[in-house]
Amino acid sequence: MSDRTTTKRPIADQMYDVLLQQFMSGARGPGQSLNIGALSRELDVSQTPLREALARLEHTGLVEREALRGYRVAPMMTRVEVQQLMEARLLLEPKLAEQAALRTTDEFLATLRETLDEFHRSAALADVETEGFDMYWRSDDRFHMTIAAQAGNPFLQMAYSALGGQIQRFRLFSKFGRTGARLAAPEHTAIYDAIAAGDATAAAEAMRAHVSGATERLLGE
Amino acid sequence: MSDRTTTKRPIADQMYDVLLQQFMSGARGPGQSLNIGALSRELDVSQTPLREALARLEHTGLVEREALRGYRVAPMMTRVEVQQLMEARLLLEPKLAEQAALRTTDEFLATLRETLDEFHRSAALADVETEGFDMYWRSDDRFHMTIAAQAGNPFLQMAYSALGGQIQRFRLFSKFGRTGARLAAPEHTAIYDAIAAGDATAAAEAMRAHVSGATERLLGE
DNA sequence: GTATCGACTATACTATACGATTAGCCAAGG
DNA sequence: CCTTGGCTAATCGTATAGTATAGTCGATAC
Repeated sequence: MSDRTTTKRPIADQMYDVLLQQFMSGARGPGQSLNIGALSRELDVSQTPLREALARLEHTGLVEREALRGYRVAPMMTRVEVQQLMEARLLLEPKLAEQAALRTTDEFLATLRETLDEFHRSAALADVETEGFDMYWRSDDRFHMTIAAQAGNPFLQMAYSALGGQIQRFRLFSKFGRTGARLAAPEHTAIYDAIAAGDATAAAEAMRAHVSGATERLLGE
Repeated sequence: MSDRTTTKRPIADQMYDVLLQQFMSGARGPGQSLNIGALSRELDVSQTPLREALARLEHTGLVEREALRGYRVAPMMTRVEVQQLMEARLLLEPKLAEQAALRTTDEFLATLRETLDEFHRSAALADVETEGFDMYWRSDDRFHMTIAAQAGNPFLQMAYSALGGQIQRFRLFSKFGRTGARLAAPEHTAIYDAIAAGDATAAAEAMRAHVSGATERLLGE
């Protein structure tokens, strides 16, 4: 009778989301060690689902594990790492944007448009409000992920999402400087326009410019 | 108990290796469901480390999980997936080969040379012996991984290893057709030669030719 | 500095319990 | 007869608690 979508979600999955959220938002600082016993008491679940969640979180790069020594939140990024991450993004993201531009649908464009608008709204706040930063990276993430999904190649998407957590570390890194949210907004618009026009080459170029721009704004501080 | 061998390595890590090995070698067939209780009895460990190992194995793509329904070995690849995987590899691997060619060291070249020789030896067997197939994909894997590591960008390497398990599924797919091991051998040599010469452009091109070749040999069957 | 001690913690096993899935069976309806 | 639907029981994933073992790490003593 009641809809079947109300199937209970395993606690391990819930803990995955909770912890991911906390790492993404910076609620648990870089390098902080994660005591499973303490987490168990704090989140009021047993250790079993926590261990499972942490094991799955390892591949996001937001948490690191050392055998017999436990888990810890990934440390702050170095400048070299930021540059290496940019290189990796410069290889993947223009390609993803290019493919997405070739496979646009009305629904996709509508969704992307939504994330774009949300990004603009949050970008205006990210420079002033601390709470706005949360909304900012969330919509930034959604924008890039939506494009990656539309590229239609699950393997490329998989390779990109392997970087997803790292890109979030990149964003958190920028939190402690001045955010470039206001400058990123027009770049997102340019990407959207190129994709909406179905111009694959322009989409790739706009994405390249955006990734370079974001990195240089950060490193230039 | 009476077992005196002080295992320095956590059982969860050992199980990860054991299961990975079994998935890689095809010992557990595509689509086969993995009963944790049965695995526990079969491997003579409790369910705790098994759950942890399986959770970590999920990101390799060799095993899939459905909430409340358990784990299963990833199903056979479709032809479309093979092509999509090739696209992803064509984006990443030439770049990795290019970067590796720019950062060669004596030690790296010696290691790569070893994997190359081993590949040649095993390629000769892979067409005749079934046991040779195991050695074949193992040295193929090592060859590509060694190059990816030498590229010196941990994020690119991360993106590539996110595909690692999928590439293994690709190899297993080929097991049931004729293997192109003999044809792949000279391609590996060409890649090695270009890298050893420090010719980044040629290395990228050789890698591109190899990945295309391997895929087309498989799809052409 | 090195060695040892002890607290803390990761790891592992066992037993137990609950709930969801699934397969098999049976009955009603075509 | 075959299909459809629902009930039941077995199976299995998930979760908890308690306990045991062993490795890590800081502190203390030599």
